[in-house]
Formats: sequence, C-alpha cells, structure tokens
Amino acid sequence: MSGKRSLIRSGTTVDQMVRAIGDRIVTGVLRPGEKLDEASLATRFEVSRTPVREALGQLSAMGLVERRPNRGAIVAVVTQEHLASMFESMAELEGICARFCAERMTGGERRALEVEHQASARLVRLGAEEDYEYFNTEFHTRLYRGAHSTHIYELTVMTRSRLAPFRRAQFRLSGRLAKSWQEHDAIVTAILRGDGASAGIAAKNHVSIVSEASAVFAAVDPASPKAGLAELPS
Amino acid sequence: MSGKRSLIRSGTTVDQMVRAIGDRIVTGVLRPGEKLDEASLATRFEVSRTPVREALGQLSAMGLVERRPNRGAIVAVVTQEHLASMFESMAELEGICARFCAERMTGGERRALEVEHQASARLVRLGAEEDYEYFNTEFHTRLYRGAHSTHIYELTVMTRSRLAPFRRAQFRLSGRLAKSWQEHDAIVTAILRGDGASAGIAAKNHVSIVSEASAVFAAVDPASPKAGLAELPS
DNA sequence: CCAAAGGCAATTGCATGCACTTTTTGCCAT
DNA sequence: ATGGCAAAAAGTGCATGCAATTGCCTTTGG
Repeated sequence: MSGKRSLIRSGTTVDQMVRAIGDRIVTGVLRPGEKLDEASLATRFEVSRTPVREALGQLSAMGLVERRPNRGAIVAVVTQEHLASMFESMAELEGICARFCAERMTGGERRALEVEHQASARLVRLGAEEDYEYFNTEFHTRLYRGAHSTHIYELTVMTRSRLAPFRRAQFRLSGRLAKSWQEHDAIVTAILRGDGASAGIAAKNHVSIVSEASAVFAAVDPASPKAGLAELPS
Repeated sequence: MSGKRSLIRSGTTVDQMVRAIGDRIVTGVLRPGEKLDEASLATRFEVSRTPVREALGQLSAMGLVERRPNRGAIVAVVTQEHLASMFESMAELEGICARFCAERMTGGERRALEVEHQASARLVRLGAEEDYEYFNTEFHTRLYRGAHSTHIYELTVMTRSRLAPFRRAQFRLSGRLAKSWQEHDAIVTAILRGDGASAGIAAKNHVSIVSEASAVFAAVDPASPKAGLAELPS
C-alpha cells in the first residue's frame, strides 16, 4: 500500500477514521440503521480493515454505532423511548450547564456570550437558518464551556453528538428561529443576572422545546434497511 | 497465568478484554498512571495483540485509559480539577436520578428499595464494611435504574466507573458507615414520599460528602511516575 | 407449491508480520 | 565525569491472511 494519508491528516489513522465515520453519522450522511461494512469503509478511506475495525469499536463505545457480534455494525438506531431519554438527559445537562454558567462564568465569558447572542438577532431577522444553526451550536458550546466543569462538558458534548442525527432540520419549522432566540435570551439574561436557578430552568425548557420539534423527524426517520413494512400512507 | 477466558466468558474476545482490563482499572488492580503494555496484556490473557489494542481503544473512548500516539497507553490519570469535576457531575447525576425515582418508580421498585435499605441497617450495626460497600453499590444502581431513563443510566454508570478508582476505601473512614446509611435514609424517605425535589437534594448532598471523603485518598493516590510536585496542604 | 436442510459466498474475528516511532544504551569526545 | 550522539532494542501502528460464523440461495422432500 502506498500510504497517502496526507489528506485527512492529524492523529493516527484510527483517530481519523473515528472522526470521519463519526462525522458522517452525526451529520446524517450515514443514517441510523445503515450497515457499516468494514471492507467498504476500508477501501472508501484507503486504509486496511484494522483501523476501521478499531474505529467502529470506539464509536460503539461512544454509542454512535451498534455492533452485533459476527454480524457487522450499523449506525446506532435508537428506540423512541431511548431517544426521549436522551433528550430528557440533554435538557437536564444543559440546565446544569446554564446554572453553572450563571455562577461561574468570568466577566469576559459573560460579555462574549452577550455580544454573540445579540449579534445573532440579525440572523433571525434575515431568516438565515443555515447561519443561525451554526451560531446556535456555538452558543450552546459556549454554555457547556462556561460551566467550567470538564466532565459535564464531556457528557454534554457526547450526548449532543448522539442526538445530532435526530435534530437536523429543527430550524426548518417556521417560527422556530425567533422562538429559539427568545429562549436564548431568557437564558442569557438569567446568566448575566447571576441567577443560576432561572438560567437552569430556562435552558432546560429550551431543550425540551427543541426535543418536541425534533421528535417529529425522528418518527419518520427509521432508515432500517429491511423493516420495509408498509411505510407509505395509502 | 491460568486466568483463562472461561471465567469471564461471553461476548467476543475484545469484549472480554474490555471487561477484564476495565475491571482491573475500576477495582484498582491497575492504578492510575500505570503503563498498559499491549504485549504483556496479550500474553497475560492469552490472546493476540489485536483484541488488546481494540479493547484499549474502547477503554480510551470510555475515558478509563489514556492513549498517547506511538507511546503506549496508561490508566487514565486525572487532575485534581478533573476529579472534582467528575464528583460534581456525579452529584448532579445522582440528584437527577433520585428526583426521577421519586416521580417514576413503580410500587414494586419503591418497596424493594425500602426493603433493601432497611436490611442494610444490619450491616451498619455489624460494621461490615465489605458487605456494606457491596450493598451500597446495589443501592445506587437501584436508584439509577429507578430513574427509568436509559441515557441518564448510561451517563451515571459511566461516570461512576471513572470515579471508581478514586473512591475505594471511602468506608474505612470511621463513622462513614452510619452517616452513609442516614443519608440513604433521607433519600429513600423522600422518594417514598414522592418528593422529587428533596430526593434530588439529598442524593446530591450524599455524593458531595462521599466526594470529600474520597478526595483525601485521591490526593495521596497519584501513581504517576514523576509529577512529584508538592501536594500536601500546609 | 411450500418448507426444511444443506452448501456456498460473503463477512467478521483474530493472529501474525512488518514498518515506523520512541526510548534506551553504549560509546566517544570534551 | 559528563554531555551528546548514534545505533540497537523495545513497542506501537497498520496491513494482510486465515479460520470461523452468518446469511443466502439452491435443492430436495413432503
């Protein structure tokens, strides 16, 4: 083999595979239930099966893929129940983050949060869904960081990853943009006030609402290969 | 070594390795900072290096081991700061579990919780640290289960695993046994009352106290080869 | 025509081998 | 004696190969 790993560089081959496959799952290129063939992935990324196998193992440990012994791996497919549980956890986690933010954010962090938040109002007016979605991710990441708790950060980011496949397109719902901003505003205000309890509640509600918006898509999502039970409405 | 995989059987070889190595980390046989040599582990468990490598990768994804590219793996060594963050998270998570328990546990679960809890009083009177520690684990697991939230359960169990290496011997502290039982009692009472808020607070406090008890050991623990920085408080 | 069984292709699981990186050791020069 | 350098030893990272398991397809009996 002629090693031409210079394209996706950084880290070991396994790390690259974890990122590559993980990204494709999180961004929805690979849909829940889709089969992950080791050989195909190996040729697709021009590596041998070994790093692919290791990557699948790690992704499995992270909960992004599901491994059936001797029967291959598939993108993790979650039940409605588990999905609800993840959203619920997400709400709690974000609540914790917001509460901690209110109590612990530095002056600089508060200022940056406020500034970015205010700036995002423009995206709402323009109806720039794409850009707002990007900002939204940044906003929440800022909250996770602002909690100043490495482990909470890890748990939260990890949970967000696992939810990612199910929350795409949430902003396509009309009016969601403006509502989202208002909810953010409540969180920011409470944080700046140093009111942890309120910030936590606001953040929790924010996620809960998102979860309801996303649930719609989740219900339609099952990309299970077979399970081709009658799906078209008559 | 006559370890033989017949004892830890079930699942693929990789799974067995994950459990085997993970157990040794969680139970403290392998101490934080200790080097994990692939070849040694392979011969120790009578498998080839491949499954060992995969296991280390997964354990790394779980946060139990740390992998330095090209430089081998070590049992995850956490900073004081990160440790505090994990205990803090644990307190929050247990609080959530207890709150959910109060709201969601079935009659049977409540009864079982109560019965087991009362039974444990005997262990306290006998000063049976070993047995109480086992019961304690069961008790908390019961709380995690009773929350009826798969994802919260996963997060909590995972966090507990990562904390395990640092909380051994917590019951050696005199008086800890009785105090622990009283704290459990507050949690159980609140749950049976259906008082989620109180249950959450009680559980959170319980963990916080454990964290303080464990912090003592953590400070002495660093099996890190060097890093002999002054750590004793004046 | 359907159902069960058997064989075949495809795929996973693990072992081994080799290349590359890091670390150690030993030697020489200062 | 010490510092530095070089070569060897150790150990990791990935590819390849082979055995084993699974799923599919064909075949055969009812």
